[in-house]
Amino acid sequence: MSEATSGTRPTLEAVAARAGVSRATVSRVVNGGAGVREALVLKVRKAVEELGYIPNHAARTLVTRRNGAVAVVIAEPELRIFSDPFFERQLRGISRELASHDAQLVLLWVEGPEDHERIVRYLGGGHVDGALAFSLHDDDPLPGLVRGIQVPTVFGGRPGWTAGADEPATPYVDCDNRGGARDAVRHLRALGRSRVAHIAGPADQTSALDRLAGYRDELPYEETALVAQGAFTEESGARAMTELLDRRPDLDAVFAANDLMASGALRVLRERGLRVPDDVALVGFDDMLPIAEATEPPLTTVRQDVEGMGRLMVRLLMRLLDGGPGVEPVVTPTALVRRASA
Amino acid sequence: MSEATSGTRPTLEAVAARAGVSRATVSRVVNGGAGVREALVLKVRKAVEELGYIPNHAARTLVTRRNGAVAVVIAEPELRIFSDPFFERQLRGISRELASHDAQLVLLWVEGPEDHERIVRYLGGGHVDGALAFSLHDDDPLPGLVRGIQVPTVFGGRPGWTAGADEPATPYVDCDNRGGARDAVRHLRALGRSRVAHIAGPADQTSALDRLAGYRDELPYEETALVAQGAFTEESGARAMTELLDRRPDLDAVFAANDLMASGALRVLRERGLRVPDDVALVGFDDMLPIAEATEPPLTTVRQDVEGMGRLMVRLLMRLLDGGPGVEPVVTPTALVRRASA
DNA sequence: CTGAAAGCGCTAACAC
DNA sequence: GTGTTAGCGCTTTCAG
Repeated sequence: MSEATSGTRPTLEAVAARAGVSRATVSRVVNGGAGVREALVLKVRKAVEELGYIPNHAARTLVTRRNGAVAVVIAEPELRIFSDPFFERQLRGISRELASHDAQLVLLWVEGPEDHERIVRYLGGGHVDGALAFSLHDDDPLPGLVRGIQVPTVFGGRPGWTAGADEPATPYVDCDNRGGARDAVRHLRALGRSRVAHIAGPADQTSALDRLAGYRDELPYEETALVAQGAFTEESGARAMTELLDRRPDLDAVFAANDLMASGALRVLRERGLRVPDDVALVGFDDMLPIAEATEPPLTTVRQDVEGMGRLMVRLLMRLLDGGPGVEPVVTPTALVRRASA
Repeated sequence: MSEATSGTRPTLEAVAARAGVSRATVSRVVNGGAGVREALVLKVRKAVEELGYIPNHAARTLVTRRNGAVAVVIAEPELRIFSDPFFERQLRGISRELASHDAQLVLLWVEGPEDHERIVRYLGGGHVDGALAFSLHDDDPLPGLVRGIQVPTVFGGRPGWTAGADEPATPYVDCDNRGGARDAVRHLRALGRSRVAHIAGPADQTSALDRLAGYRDELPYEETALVAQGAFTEESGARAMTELLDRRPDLDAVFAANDLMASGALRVLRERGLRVPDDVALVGFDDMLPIAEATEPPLTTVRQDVEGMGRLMVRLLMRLLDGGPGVEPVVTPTALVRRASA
């Protein structure tokens, strides 16, 4: 492939010498070659090829203050989600978009407080141009840390805090949780259901709160009592469903804040001999495919474009990095996907 | 926290000025402070604190030629496995061990040939000190690429190629697939089973081949015909089981090359009305928990310490980076886990 | 034990 | 167009 002079790697200098030009010219060619005579470009390219030259990253970063890498900060809780199609898809969107911007993805995996110092040092040390973080729990110390350092960051999911009046708005990407929830409930009511229950997600996550709010938007206040607390897991969905049934045996519809809980609810419904959707109509949220399509009956649910949201996070960050001020949060639309459960 | 002089970040120079010492001294303190008078150390530490100084990574790398980051190269096929607890656990082991070495994990996610150039440029550009790669398929071009660049690399899983006579041995970490398979078959025979079938994994993966070899080790040649080809998926396990049953309705034991295929096989066995383990004893491989314990009956299987293997990969790489030559492959032991299926 | 000085490899003004 | 010249922020001999 090249005279991989196995010792030290060739530098710009070496290429310049070989091509018989100055370092500056080589640098120009390597960086696009704009404004360099064609003949020289060719000569330099040839030298680069022959020497197997690859620009030294650190040196370049030192002067440009850019390093073409973006950190994705994930905290332990999200990691559980690794096996979760949800996170994988978001990460995939991020990775793809990053690649198209020729940027690298650095995974910062935070397992506990003992990792914080390392993370801060890393983010602050200029290893990356920016960061992508997820704001799952209100009490997660991470967002605060990231804000402490002055590193451009875009969040996945609406953060639970509100920026101070003087601070710029926190850029984030989230789907329209509230609107999606409204659609779900409206759909259920359009089906003629009048006792619509809700299985809510954890109260410290904005996505859960927003979905709950959407549910309430669509119902007269007194019906709102039909809410049971879940934790976004299959198991918790089953428990919540049991509780709901005990409280209101005559309920005829359920909107679960995610598909996992919906599938748990479905299990209980079946065990109790209730038919879905005939006796109880059921709508989930996420359209997490392996789950939503595999249940019996398949779930009617609210789809969010997870991969697209990942890509969007990157685009937002890039805009932020290009000094573009006024980067506003982005809320992506959801879509009701009708299957058999409602 | 500090006088985060919001403009540019403080440099070594600034700290030196504030502490009234030279840059060299600050550098020494920042890097451990060996051989610096206690009083000065304190002064410098104070200045660092007050200024919120964080060393510039690029500058440091430029001179030390080390950057405290390690790339994990994963190709698309492995990514499927992301939703697979297996890969997550390995990655977790890697991440943990890396953290304990104060190194960062850079995720290189290769989706196709179009990414190769970028990867090579990245690995060659000195962004990372070394790389961790997985050698799943024989025809995967990635290992070759990685070898092309001169970047220290440790593989997960025994690579399918053999190093040239002059080349140093390829360092890798793998579990004792062959030995584990032997244990599985021996266990089945100890149970008195005499017609032991095998559901093999893809022929282009060394783990599958090694397990197949282990199976053959334990059986007289003529019984060896009881092998059906699978693809490490639940579905393929079911298909293979069907085929096996058609060929030898009287088989009394099955060793599947992984738990996923074992669960597929189990499904078919049950559908055919065969009792496990009474009629057919079944052993899997991996001890992938969510699967192995959830089946009915739970799977007897061969456990490998996936997280430990991840950690080991990092340790091996670190030794490689420390210039230690003669880094040999590591094969970790497996253990038969008895549950109810055999 | 501490400081001065010389780069690491590259880019970006600024001349020519 | 192309070359010259300063650094980017840090570590590391080498003197003192």
